[in-house]
Amino acid sequence: MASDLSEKQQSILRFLEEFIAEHDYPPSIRDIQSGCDISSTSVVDYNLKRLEEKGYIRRDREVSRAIELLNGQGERRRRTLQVPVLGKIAAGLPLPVYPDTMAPLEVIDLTEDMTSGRTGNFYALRVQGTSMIDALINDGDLVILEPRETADPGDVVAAWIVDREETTLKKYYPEGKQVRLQPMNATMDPIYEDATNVRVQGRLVGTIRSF
Amino acid sequence: MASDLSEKQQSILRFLEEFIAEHDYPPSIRDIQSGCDISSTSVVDYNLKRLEEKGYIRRDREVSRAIELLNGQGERRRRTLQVPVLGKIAAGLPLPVYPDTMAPLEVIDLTEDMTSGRTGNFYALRVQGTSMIDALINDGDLVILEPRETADPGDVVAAWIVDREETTLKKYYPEGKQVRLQPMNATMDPIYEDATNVRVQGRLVGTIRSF
DNA sequence: TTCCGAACAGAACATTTGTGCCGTGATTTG
DNA sequence: CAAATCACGGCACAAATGTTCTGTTCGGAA
Repeated sequence: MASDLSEKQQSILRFLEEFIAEHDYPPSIRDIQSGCDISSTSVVDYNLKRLEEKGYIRRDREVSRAIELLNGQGERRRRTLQVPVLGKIAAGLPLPVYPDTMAPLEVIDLTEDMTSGRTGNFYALRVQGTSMIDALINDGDLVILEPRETADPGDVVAAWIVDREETTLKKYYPEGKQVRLQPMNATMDPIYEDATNVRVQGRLVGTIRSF
Repeated sequence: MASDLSEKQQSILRFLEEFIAEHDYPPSIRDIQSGCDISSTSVVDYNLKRLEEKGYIRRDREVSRAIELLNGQGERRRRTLQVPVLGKIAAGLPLPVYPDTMAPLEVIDLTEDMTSGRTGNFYALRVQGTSMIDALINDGDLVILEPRETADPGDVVAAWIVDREETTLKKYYPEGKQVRLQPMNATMDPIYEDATNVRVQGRLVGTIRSF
């Protein structure tokens, strides 16, 4: 990529990234001029127009420092999602239903690399206990969930098993009146439950563990 | 938190977050004025000064739109680390030593929530195979590593077991001439190796799994 | 009451900053 | 070759924008 850019344009892009990383606000035309050793503001303007045409940046006209970095296909990048940590998850507890207005315990910043590029109304729960070890999820891990009451085959879901009164995290495969729940640990056998005995509470988007 | 802020200051902070999330560049004083229904630019300036004193923002004087959001303790926030994905990790392969100049296969954006606030010269590896299932790490997971050749007791390390010719991810406890390597799965027993048989190759910072 | 400081209002002022215009040289195109 | 296009340089201008200055209001302390 970036082979459709002149050397000066690449230099400007690099400068933009560095400047924004350092200051958290974009540079002015003249900042770019001196930062990239360009002789005139009009040259900077000229190349910024080319970069905008090619989908690497977006500018708001007439607004100072209004340069937004894009990914080269005209899409926004570096967007972070603020995901609220609403509580904890444990085998013996159903996922509580949290009111939208509930104040989160904590908010974590996720990048789209963590959600496979998907966006949605995610929330996070802290795993308590080792009961989900069969899902390769440990005590203290953070699970990212998308609230849902249905799931597509193959989705990893948080499901409440009614008669056992427990929450489990497994791959979801509806099979007629039954549901096959496949542990993520491939060496383990699936369990089968009657469809009426399984309540999907959310779709698992990802898990995070830090040491 | 945020109880040391007046209502107007909280309103300004919220507006700043929304504006930056939407535009990727900060608002001008007058943007804040109209966005928060404030009567005068000087009132905005006044409250921005208070916010700066209290460590919620940082401003560069005389530079337009130069407002950077801080976390309330004067620390930068929302900083993302660009972590290169340098290759893959599998039980039967030692961690290759990657030259600093090597072009990464891919770069992922991480927030500090993913690294427990630590920063460093991290890199990431994609896990191949299920051989690390005992470390609760699955095929396809991403492990974040900090290159190190020594470790403190209790660190989770990537270690090369010389005579077995395999890489393992375990908690590291030096015990005299021996090293106790404790699986992360608490139900599993540790293994003991001669210290000369264990080569620490990196410290595990975190793992990420997305579905 | 008086005093004082926090918070606000309004307007003028000085920079900062994007933009437009005119021109030049190199390269490409017909 | 002539014309068009691209990339650039220099400069002036107008708009955007942060700053400052002078007051005003209001509540609490002395």
